[in-house]
Amino acid sequence: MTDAGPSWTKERVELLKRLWSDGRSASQIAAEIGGVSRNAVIGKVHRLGLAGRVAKGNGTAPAGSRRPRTEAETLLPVVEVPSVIAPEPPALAVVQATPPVATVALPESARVTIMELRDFMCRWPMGDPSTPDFRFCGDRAITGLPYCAHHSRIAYQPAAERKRDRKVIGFR
DNA sequence: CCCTGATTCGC
DNA sequence: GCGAATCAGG
Repeated sequence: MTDAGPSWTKERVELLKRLWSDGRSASQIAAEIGGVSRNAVIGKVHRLGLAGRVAKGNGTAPAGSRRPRTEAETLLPVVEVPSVIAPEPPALAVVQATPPVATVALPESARVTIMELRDFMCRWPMGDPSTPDFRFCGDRAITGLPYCAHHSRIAYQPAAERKRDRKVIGFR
């Protein structure tokens, strides 16, 4: 049949709904449905009032959404940090200004956010700096060094020690 | 530069 | 209602 105009038939709309709620991106859906552009998909999604989905199971990230974040939504939830014993500051620790840092809230993993990081804490980065779960090691740093004993060994390993770690791979 | 969704506006 | 063009952002 000469169906030059694909348009949004019942089937296509349902497929669209299914895929969209399934978390597929507009471009993926467009490719799957065929005959429509991602803009067409997005446009339809809005007309159907489906915008602002929640799911994003697969590698589809809802990147670059407008900015639906209202002030209320943006308010940080007050998180109760289980107060763990703070690492003991080195000899010449905080001498002034800083109010009595009696209790420094630390995650059990001993990892800290940049806000929780103190002078005497290990600054070894852990995780992806571009993600919210980025942390610093936070263990007690060796006095005079930015890292704890463990990470200092990694950071300052002598050249002689490093070279033997070489592996013979990808060589043919 | 790749990608994402959101919005606009002529059709 | 439709969707290309454009916008805004990761």
